[in-house]
Amino acid sequence: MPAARARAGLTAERVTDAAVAIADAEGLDALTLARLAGELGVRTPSLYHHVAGLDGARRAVALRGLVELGDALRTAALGRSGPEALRTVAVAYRAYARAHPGSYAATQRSDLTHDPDLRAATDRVAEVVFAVLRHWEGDEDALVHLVRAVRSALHGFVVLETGRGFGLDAPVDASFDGLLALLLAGLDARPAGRD
Amino acid sequence: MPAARARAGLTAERVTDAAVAIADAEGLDALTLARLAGELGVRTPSLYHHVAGLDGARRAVALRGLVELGDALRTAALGRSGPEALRTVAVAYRAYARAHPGSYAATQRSDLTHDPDLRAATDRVAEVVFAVLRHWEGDEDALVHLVRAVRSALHGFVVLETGRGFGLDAPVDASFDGLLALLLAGLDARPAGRD
DNA sequence: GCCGTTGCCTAACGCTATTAGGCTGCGGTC
DNA sequence: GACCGCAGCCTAATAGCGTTAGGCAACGGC
Repeated sequence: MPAARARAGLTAERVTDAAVAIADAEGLDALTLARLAGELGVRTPSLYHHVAGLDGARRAVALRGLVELGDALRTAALGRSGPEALRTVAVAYRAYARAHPGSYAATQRSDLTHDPDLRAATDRVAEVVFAVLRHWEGDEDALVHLVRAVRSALHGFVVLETGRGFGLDAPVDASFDGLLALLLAGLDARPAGRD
Repeated sequence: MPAARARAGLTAERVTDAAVAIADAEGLDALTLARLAGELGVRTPSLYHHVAGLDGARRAVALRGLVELGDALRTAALGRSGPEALRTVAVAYRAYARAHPGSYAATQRSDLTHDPDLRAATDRVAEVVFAVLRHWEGDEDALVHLVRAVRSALHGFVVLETGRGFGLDAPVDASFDGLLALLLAGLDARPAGRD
């Protein structure tokens, strides 16, 4: 046994890397401590020195996902505003979910009420949507509802898409364009439109 | 031991009843065979005579959920059309998901490609949305995209709502009204609007 | 009143996560 | 340059899950 007792040199970051890779490649349900340990060439209990059990691993995936999603949305929104900004941000949102389905699922499952890091990362994501939609709604109280509506639409779409929820085989790209067109048309011509 | 070997008188329907009750009360993840058996006063393996394991139990919950959801939407759409129909159907959709969160979650998770019953029940649900949205879009190919957009918005909203995804404590009812207003405004003033 | 079918049981297996406790290699200290 | 403490990985053990195999007993049709 050459490397029977050798150190694997794990770190919290390397464990998270592997966890993200598994979740994105095989789905969040496939992220298991046994699977993770096998991937890292280590026994299951050894993981507990780097992450707080299975929940900790999922939380790490969720946190990284939120940070990356936030970065992607911020980049997409750079130098744009109004309809163009909404369109690019929405496209980036969907692109991230498609590229990282497991991470995206993790961001939704974990309850962030008791974790300041997760909460901060979530706020950073929300901030982008708030900023983009302020173009249509100046009142902050009303803006919350607008953000929830747009977020619902985007989230629902990517959940259905990544979960094979769209039964018919009509092109999904066209459906996403249709969703964006619907949202943009609705934003421009809302009943209580103010500007 | 009075009832040590007595028969519990289970049927597939009674097992499904209990499964639905657990899933709706404690979440779909709480639906476990051990929990289900305990609820029915029976040992775990006994369930296999009535449902095909855990997957079978989940499938049963999903099927009932889809049927009930379809019925609720059909009832809501009765005698209405256009904006009024969309509004009532959407309200019924959300009401069902709130009243039966576990069943609703089950309808989304199970992959219905290999199950004709599930597929039929899904089609019955979709049929309602198709019928309602035909008021705005006559072309059947384009209609698919519209259905997907509206379904995404509704699904996303109830997923976020039932999963405590809305962080801020702004009233959720108002957000739902806002979503409906946005969708209705978008439908009436779409870029490629025909009528 | 008998008998086969059906329903429920116990036993066992393999898979999870998790905790406790031991060994060992690495890095800072004298 | 030797030592020693800490940290990383291990084995062992426990408890929970789902699933399959095989036995026994109660019910319904003849």
